[in-house]
Amino acid sequence: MTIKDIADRAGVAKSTVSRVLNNSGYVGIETRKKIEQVIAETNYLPSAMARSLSKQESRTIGVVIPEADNTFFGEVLRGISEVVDKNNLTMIFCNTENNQSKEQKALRMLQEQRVRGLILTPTADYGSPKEARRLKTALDRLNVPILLLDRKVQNPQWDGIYYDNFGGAYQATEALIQAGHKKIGIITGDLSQFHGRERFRGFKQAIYDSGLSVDPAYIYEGDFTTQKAYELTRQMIASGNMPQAVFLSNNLTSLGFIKAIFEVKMRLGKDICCIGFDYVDAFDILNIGFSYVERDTINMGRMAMHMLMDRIAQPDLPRREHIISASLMLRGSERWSE
Amino acid sequence: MTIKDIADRAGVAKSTVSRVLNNSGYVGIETRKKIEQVIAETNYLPSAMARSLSKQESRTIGVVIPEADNTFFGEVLRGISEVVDKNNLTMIFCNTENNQSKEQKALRMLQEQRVRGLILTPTADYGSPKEARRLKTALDRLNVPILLLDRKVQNPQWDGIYYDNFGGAYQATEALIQAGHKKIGIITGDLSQFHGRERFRGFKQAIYDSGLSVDPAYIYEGDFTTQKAYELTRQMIASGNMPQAVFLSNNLTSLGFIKAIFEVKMRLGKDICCIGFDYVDAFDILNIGFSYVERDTINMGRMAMHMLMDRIAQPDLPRREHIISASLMLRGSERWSE
DNA sequence: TTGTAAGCGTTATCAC
DNA sequence: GTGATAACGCTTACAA
Repeated sequence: MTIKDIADRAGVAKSTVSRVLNNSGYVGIETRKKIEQVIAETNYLPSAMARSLSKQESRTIGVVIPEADNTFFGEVLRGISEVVDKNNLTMIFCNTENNQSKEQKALRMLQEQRVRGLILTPTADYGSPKEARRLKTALDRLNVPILLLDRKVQNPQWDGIYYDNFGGAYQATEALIQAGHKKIGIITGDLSQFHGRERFRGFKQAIYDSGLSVDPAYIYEGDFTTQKAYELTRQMIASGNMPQAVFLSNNLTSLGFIKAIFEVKMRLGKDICCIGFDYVDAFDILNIGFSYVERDTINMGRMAMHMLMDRIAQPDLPRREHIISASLMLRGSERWSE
Repeated sequence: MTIKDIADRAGVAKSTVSRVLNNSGYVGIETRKKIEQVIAETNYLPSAMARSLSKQESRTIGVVIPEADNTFFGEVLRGISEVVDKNNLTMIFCNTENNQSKEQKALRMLQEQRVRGLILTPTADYGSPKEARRLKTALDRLNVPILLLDRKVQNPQWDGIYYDNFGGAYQATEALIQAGHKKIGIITGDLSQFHGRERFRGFKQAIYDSGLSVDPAYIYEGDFTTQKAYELTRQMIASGNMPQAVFLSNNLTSLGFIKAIFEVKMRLGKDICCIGFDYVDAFDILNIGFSYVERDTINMGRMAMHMLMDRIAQPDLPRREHIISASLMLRGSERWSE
């Protein structure tokens, strides 16, 4: 079924059909009726490809994510998707599995598809200048509006939406201090990643600002995985020099920490206190009163898409960054229970 | 940048450039060199739209999923995505949020995009003939190879890949029987959904086959949510007539069950036994020896994509259904601990 | 109010 | 070996 077929069956020219399809220009009431009838009968839908080619504009946006099987990105994806189809756009999805060459390949593909814009969470930290340059080159070639999501690169020239990692960690740490703790520790995330560093920085700043000082003995360098956090917590216990309270740098870190703590029958709020970054559904369900820094992930996806659309509509806007502030959910694990 | 620009810069005709792009037909060694050089210099990439239009074939496949923020589908998505880009295809992604009208809209969009094939998990059970007909109509219109994933509809005419829900539940229940339990209960899933019914059926069959009989008092009709499972378990406890062991119909059901059990300080393997359907990462981490029916989800995505590609390559193949058998992970919760 | 025809960026079929 | 040229399915001046 093509527009030509419709035109023939309705006994008119292609251009007339096109006019009713696009509600553009004048079409006689009778002709319109006839054409609409034929379209309905045949279930004709115009080819988006042909349309884009002719109009020289695409209604497709690319979404490149590093971990499709991570709940965080699943929720972001849901938010993006919601706005995408509210605006009758089409989403091309790529999962890079945190692999730079897959990322490069995805970007080439999106260029071939002539996407209208792109939401991207880069594969890893582009800390090294060489890698950063490589990404920049690929994105410049793409030459469309781009929005960075959740992971910042050095001196980005693109719009971005991020969580306030510094602020979230700062608030959490501050809450621990206000709860009266003096010996406060941290299991950091991967410090080669931007948000890992930011959270660590927030932690330290809160300590300094309170007049306490950061004790190196209480700093455990993790990597955002459950396993590593578990091992570090065991070391912490074995060291015989436990902090009173610990800041946990992400949800997986929280899991590893709790696992190790529970194994030796330590009790939250009795033997040790903590605050984590991000919600862990299981803790809630198991009635562990676990305090954490909360983020509204689905909404992050929605906002991301809106920012991208703004940029598409107004390419000359100054660069924008949106920092979503995190909020604290205190459920008890941050302080000694009476 | 278009093929024309490349042709001009290389001092040849478009058709010659096209030949080197596609490695088709003869091209003089010198001419080829020159053209390749221009392409490299300009970072030219041909338009996929124009290409598809001209070739009359698309390299795009549609993926329609009901819950992007559900880990299960996140993992499936990862598997699909892996095969998609190994084959240089493009994936258009839609999230229906279990909403039939969003699903219909997504299918129309995919038709406009002239996708080459489609992987679909329908929004809900199309139990009612009217709804089933509506889906069939939309899919027939699409007129491309289709693969149903995880959720079966009545008398499907399409290929499908599903888990062996019946078998998984059967095995789990059998394990409870072999552990010596006589009073065996179930919290079912949503029985209006196919897999809910299948799991229930597997449970009942295992009981019959063992010579026991299903006691209606031990059948709790849930809906696959944590909340409902929690409430039912509380009822179960309050009833004063607890079964010895319970089969839990999905991961959320397991969470609700465990929450209720733990609240009243019942101990797994001491006061009550159980087996769940699907892994719950938190249980593992908290060292609850939780037994469950395991599924390899990422691989399901990979297999789905392979089946779709087979179908695209050979449209006349007889209809195929792939049932992935589940396996049992016994970690202790299924039997009384010594 | 409608039809004709050129053009969007490719590929494919011819001649040369 | 290479270059015109006609598709592919649509939109959009412009003419009628």
